[in-house]
Amino acid sequence: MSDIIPASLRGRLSYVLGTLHRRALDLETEALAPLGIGVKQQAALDVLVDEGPMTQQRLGLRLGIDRTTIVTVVDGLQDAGLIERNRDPADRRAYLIVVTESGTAAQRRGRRLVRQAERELLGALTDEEHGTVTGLLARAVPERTPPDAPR
Amino acid sequence: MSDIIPASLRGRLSYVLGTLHRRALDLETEALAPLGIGVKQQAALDVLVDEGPMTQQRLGLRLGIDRTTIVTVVDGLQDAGLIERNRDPADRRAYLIVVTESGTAAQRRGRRLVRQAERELLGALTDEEHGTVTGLLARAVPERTPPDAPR
DNA sequence: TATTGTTATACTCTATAACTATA
DNA sequence: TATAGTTATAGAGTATAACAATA
Repeated sequence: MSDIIPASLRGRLSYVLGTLHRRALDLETEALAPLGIGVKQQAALDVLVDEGPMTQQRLGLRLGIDRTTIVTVVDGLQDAGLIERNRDPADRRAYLIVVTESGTAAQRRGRRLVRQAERELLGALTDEEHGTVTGLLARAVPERTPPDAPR
Repeated sequence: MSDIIPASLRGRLSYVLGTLHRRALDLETEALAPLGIGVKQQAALDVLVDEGPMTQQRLGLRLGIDRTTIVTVVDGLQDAGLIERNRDPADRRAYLIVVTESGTAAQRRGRRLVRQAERELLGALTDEEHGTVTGLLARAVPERTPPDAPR
């Protein structure tokens, strides 16, 4: 049984952002399924390819993900053969996460698939509007991750 | 320890939407705290004031909230004296949720507080940009709640 | 037999606490 | 003593299953 969305909620940012966020996660997750990775894992690959090898904890910090949560993310990437955990010679407590060759290929493919999912998410908008909304939202996000920022 | 957000994530919709959604919830929750109600409860008041008394289940459907979850939302409103549960004479299984006088006052005040929180959320944007992004996002949200739509 | 409201339960996601191995 | 990674555990949020009252 479907239902028209209440007018008062269509203007409420927490509601609209929540709805679109959930839908974005669904669409991107579905898009990435062929690669066997999730949204957070694609994000991890993106950061690693952009910025080079780093420790698990640093990666988590870059993604705004707790160090206990990043473990599973990296586990999945390792199981899929997309990254390797190399002991850091300078600090044998830490791993350096290194993207493998197939990891690099997966990152490129995943990036494309995510972009398609995003186009679908904003399918009701023109390409120009898509760019406008993405740009404005990016500007609204704080420059830096809050010091305590979990998730 | 703060950290600049990775460029690859600033353009990723699931990331940007998620970040802003969490922040919107935090700001709106804080803004509504003086009223002793949460974001979902303000949304419930909005719908009830706009559309008049309805059953709990119908209210949940309007909000995209499961009928087992709406119970707590309505409980809170009732405890705060903002709504009353009246048995529906036409169907004694159901309640008609009716907004009280102080509920109507709270709704008006809450609506104002939420708008302030939204302005703060998009503080980096001009008023015009604020309107643009809100309008575009509202258009990107599906017209109707999906038939199965939980949450 | 089906439906409204309710409770108990389970599941997902993520953080806190505690452990190990290094530093 | 402090830190990287890990595991076990707990908490928030929300769904599924089952029940009483009513249709």
